[in-house]
Parts: sequence; structure tokens; C-alpha cells
Amino acid sequence: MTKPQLHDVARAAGVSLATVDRALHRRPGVKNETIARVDAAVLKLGYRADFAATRLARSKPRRIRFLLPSSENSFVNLLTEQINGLMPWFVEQRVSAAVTRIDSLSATQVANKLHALRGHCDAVVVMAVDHALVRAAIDDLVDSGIVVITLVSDVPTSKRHQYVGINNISAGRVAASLMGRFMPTATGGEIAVALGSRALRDHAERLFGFEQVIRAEFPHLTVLEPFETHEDSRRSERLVNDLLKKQQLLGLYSVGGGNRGIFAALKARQSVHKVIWICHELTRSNRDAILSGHATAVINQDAGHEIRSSVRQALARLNNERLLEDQERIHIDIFMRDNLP
Amino acid sequence: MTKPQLHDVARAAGVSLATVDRALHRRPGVKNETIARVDAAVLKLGYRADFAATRLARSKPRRIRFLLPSSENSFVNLLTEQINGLMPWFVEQRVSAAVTRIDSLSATQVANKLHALRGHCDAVVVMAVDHALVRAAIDDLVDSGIVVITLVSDVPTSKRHQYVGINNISAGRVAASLMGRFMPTATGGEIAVALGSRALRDHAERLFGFEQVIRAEFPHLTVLEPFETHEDSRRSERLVNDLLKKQQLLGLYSVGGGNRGIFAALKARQSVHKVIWICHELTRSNRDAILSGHATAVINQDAGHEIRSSVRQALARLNNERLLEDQERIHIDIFMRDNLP
DNA sequence: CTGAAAGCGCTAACAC
DNA sequence: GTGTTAGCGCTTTCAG
Repeated sequence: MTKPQLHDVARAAGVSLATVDRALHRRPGVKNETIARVDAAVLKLGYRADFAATRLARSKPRRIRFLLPSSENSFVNLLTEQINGLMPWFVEQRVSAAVTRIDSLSATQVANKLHALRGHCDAVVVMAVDHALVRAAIDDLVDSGIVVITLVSDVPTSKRHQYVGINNISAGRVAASLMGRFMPTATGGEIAVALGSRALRDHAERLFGFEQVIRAEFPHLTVLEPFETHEDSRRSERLVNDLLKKQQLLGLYSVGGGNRGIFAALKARQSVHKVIWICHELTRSNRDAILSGHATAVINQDAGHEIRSSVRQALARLNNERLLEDQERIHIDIFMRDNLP
Repeated sequence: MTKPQLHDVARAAGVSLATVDRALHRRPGVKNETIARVDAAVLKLGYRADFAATRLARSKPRRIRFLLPSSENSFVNLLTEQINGLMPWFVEQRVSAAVTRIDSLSATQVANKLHALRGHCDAVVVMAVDHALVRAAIDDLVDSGIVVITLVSDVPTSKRHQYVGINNISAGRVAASLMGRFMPTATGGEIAVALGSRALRDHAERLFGFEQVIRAEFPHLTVLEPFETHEDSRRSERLVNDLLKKQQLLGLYSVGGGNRGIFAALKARQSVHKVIWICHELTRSNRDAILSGHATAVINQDAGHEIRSSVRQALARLNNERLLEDQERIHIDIFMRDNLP
């Protein structure tokens, strides 16, 4: 009872190794009937490609393209740093990676870029707005045989093969639980919410989860109307400053970018207010914020894990390999001062 | 500027492939001078073995032995489940894994078992008490050429090649931060601590970190003298019951095992007291505890990650391969109701 | 003590 | 359309 090999599939299907390979990879020039016979054999034997042999034999690397937002955003920078740092690993995995940064809020730009990639790569990993144009472009790519993976912010109704990122509704819920429990009193008060943009699905989902839990479990707290930072720190600093001047805030939840500005605003007025601040992503700025006590908790998604996972997922699909499900689940990390990595 | 291969090393050292292989793996029958020449060439070229080729070519699997506690302990069960579930992956990685369960509180038993493994495996992954006998046995194994990795609970002064697990002092500190901030009032009160055994280094370290932070940052809280559960749920249930009868507890931190008993005790008296309970490891019981609201937070280390990581670390050492540092860091996971996986 | 050569399980030219 | 065969970069006999 040994692991089935290509060899065994070939014998079971009554064809040669090469034909099995062609059939498995849906390469042209195989009779439909043969494909069916091969598929049946694969299924019957429970065949899975051996990743080591696959890596070793492949001469041309798999071309993976990352499409990331061009906006000034520290978390996206973390992602690109990770991609750069993982280059030796990519080589080992026989993948060639390239990053393109696009205005991910502009659905037309994203869609155009996606269309342009058709035929020029084997897989694309994209982080962008959830919009009909983007969805259509993704579906086209998938239909053309390219593996598409959404990163960080999903486009759930598209045909994308996989979403790699956290469950953002849960993330918002956890933020609310922490916020509610960190409140020094049970006497009620107001919580502000800073949002990158409502067009970003991840931000919208976090907000949804946050308000859900505050309303249900901490009814003595009021969530103020969220304000949009447009991921711009100057703007967010000004907005938070104004807010702190006007009212006595108990807490501040920042769902998305612009945290450097928020940090600056809180730091400047720390003697006046003691605000419980919870934010997302362990960027350098947020790390400082937590160390200095201005932020109480940071909710994080591991950028390195997300990059490795998208590549593994893409390769697993392209090469028909097994995945370790457990290993690919992206955790909602909660960082406080003492468990910072 | 392409990645150097064994081939290149052989040419640079003026020997054949086979000799380079022997020298690299310190197999017998190579002149010292030749070894030195090979080492020099490896260093000069920056040679690293290609993992795919290594996996593919190796006929005999690497033998990895896990030594885990035999005590009734849900987290250890999670570890063994993971080992079993990862068997197909082990095959792919050309490793054969076996688990031995020992009374890990008995230093003599652990040391004997370690000695017995000499010559019978390539790597051992051990979770046991930090004790002079164990330390000496580990050092012997390492000297005999076996890769030794400590899991979950470290033996820091030994020659073990690697510790795979969380920083338990930090874990205790985080538990304290959460506990302190979750307290509904700032008026002071008492916190109980349940300990598996003081002989276990991980438990001792957590307690250390916990007390440190409570003293320093939440001086209005008093930490009661910790009681030992001996990882026995009947015992822990009784102890917690007695405690709840005697005094008005604000919080309970359980550092180690026996959580099923604690859960039972808290559940039985939930109308009387509202205790903030924080515990470790996301076992089925602790998951229920958090879902039902009896536990407020669970601090976890990912059992699957720990197993995969110890295997990767062992293989990297045995095969002279590169590791992704980031991927091997074991996180201190904080789980609350909404970010349960 | 060292070298030559045959695989490991796939992929990809090149035949038929 | 399908089969044959030569690698990929190591490990491991088997000779010398």
C-alpha cells in the first residue's frame, strides 16, 4: 500500500507517462476520452503529485504576479518587503514573482491591469476593491486558465480560486470585545471609528463586526459615525485632533490605514484624554504605539504568512499538490505589549 | 550568477560528487584534509542543498522520535493528533515519525529513554522537565550526532539544537495584562493561580511573568499562593470549588493542565461568582469554556505549527537546508470568543 | 579513501 | 494524439 505514482496512473489508464502529464495539466492535444480515463484513474488511485519531484523537474518557473495597492500604506509595504525577502524561497519553489502596484480603489484600473495579465502569468494574487468590474475581470482570468487568489480583501462573488486573509467580520468583533472589556467603567461613553474607505471590503466588514458586538454586548457604549481617513495620515491626524477637542472619547477603533496620524494626534493630547485605542496591522508605527502605551492592542494578520500561503495555494492548484489546510489558515493575531514578536 | 550546486563544490574542491556528499554529511572514510577542502569550497560558493532534490533522492527516511508526556493532558493529545494527521506530509518529507509517551515529570525515566534512543534515530523532539539528568542525557545525544529539539518546555542550559515553543514568560505577562484590564473595577481583589507543577519549566515561567506584571502594573490586585493541580481534573475541580466557597475571587489564571476540572467548578457556581478566567491551550474543553463565557481568553500555542516546525528544524539541520525564520516563530495566540478558529 | 553511475518521480523535448 | 527518453540536483550503491 504505497503512495501512487504517475506511473501507476499511466498503467491504470492504459496510456504513457507523457499523456498522463498532458491530461493532468490540461495541455492541448489529448483526446477527451483519454482525459476522462486519466481523471478516473487519478481519482481511483487517489493520486497526488509529489512536490519534490515536481519542483525538481520543472525547468521554467511558475510566473506569479502580485497586484497591490499603490497608496501610501505601511501594511502594503510590509507585504512587498515580504515578497522581496522571500525571493530565495521563490527560486527554490520554482516560481518567479513580480509585484505591480495599482490604485486599488479604482475599479477600472484594477480591471484593466487584470485583463492585461491574461496569458502573461500562471497565477495572480490581487488585493483590491470588491466591485463589479473587478469581479468580471477576475472571472475572465479564471476562465482563461489563470489561478486567481484574492489577498487581504476578498471579492467573494467572483470565481477566484481562493481568498487568503483573515475573516474581517470576526476581526471587527474581537476588536469590539476587547474594547468593551478594556473600558475602565461601565457607565457608558463614546467610541470613535476611523475607516480607510467604505469601498474596501475588509474595512467595511470590520466595521460591521465591530458595531454588531458593541450594540449587542456593550449597549452602554455609543459608536460615533465613522470618519474616513482615505489612508492619509495628515488627514487622520487632523480629524482625530478635532474629535479629541470636541468630545471626551472613551475609545477609538481604527479599522484601516492612517494610523501614523492617529498616533501623532493621541500622543500630542495624551495628558488630556486617556483613550483606549485599538488598531490593525503590526506596522512599525503601530508597534511604537503599543510599546508607548498609546495603543492597547493591535489586531494583526501576518504579512509573511499571507504571501507564503498565497504562493503555496497557487502552486498547489497549478501542480495538483496536497496542501496542509491547517497551515494555510490566516490567524487573527492579537498583539499586546507583552506578546509582540 | 546562478545558485551553486554540489557539482560546483566538487569542481572547486577538486573531488567527485560522492566525496563532497560524504564530507558534507560527515560520513566516515574521508581524509580530514579533503573535508577541509570541501568545507572551504562550500563556504566560498555559499552552497546550500536544494531541498527538492534532497527529498527526492533520499531513499531511507529520516527517523524522528517524539517524546511526549504520558500524563492525562489534552494539549499533549492535540500534539499526538497532529503527529498522526501529518503522516502523509512526513512521507513526502522523507521522515518516519514515532511517538513515545513517558512520565515526563520523572527525570530518570526521561533520561533513560533518551539514552536508549542513541543510535536509533536521527532526531528527537522532547517535551520534559528541566532537570540535571535530562540535561545530561540531551547533551549525550547531541554529542552522539543526534539532532535534539525541545518542545513546549525548554531545557535551556542543555546543548539542544533548538527550542520550539512560545516564550512562556511573555505568555504569563500577557495573561496578566489581560487579567488586569478585564477587571471590572479598579478597587482591588484577589486572583488565584492554578499550576500544573512547579517542576515544569513552562509552568514556572508563566507564573513568573504573570506575577511580575500584576505586581508592577496592577498593584491593587493580589495574587494568591498558587495551588498545584498535578494536571488532574478531579483534584483541580475540588481545589477550585473549595476556593470559591472560601473567598470572593476576581480572577483565576490557570497556567497548566486540569482545566476540565476548573471549568466544571466554575460552571457549577457561576451564579454565585463572576470570575475572570484565563487559561492556556485551545483544547476542546477550553474551547467550550470560552464559547460558554466561563473563560474570557485562552492563550494558545498552535500544536500543529509546533510539530511541523520541529520537523522542519530537524530536517534543516540534518540536510543542511535553509529555513524561513519567520515561519518557525511560534506565536503566543490569544483567543477570545470571536477569533476562535 | 575516492570515483562512476544508477536512480528518486516528475517534466519536456523530440519522435512516431 | 500519443509514446520515448533525457534530464532536474541530489543520494547511494558498487567498484576501484
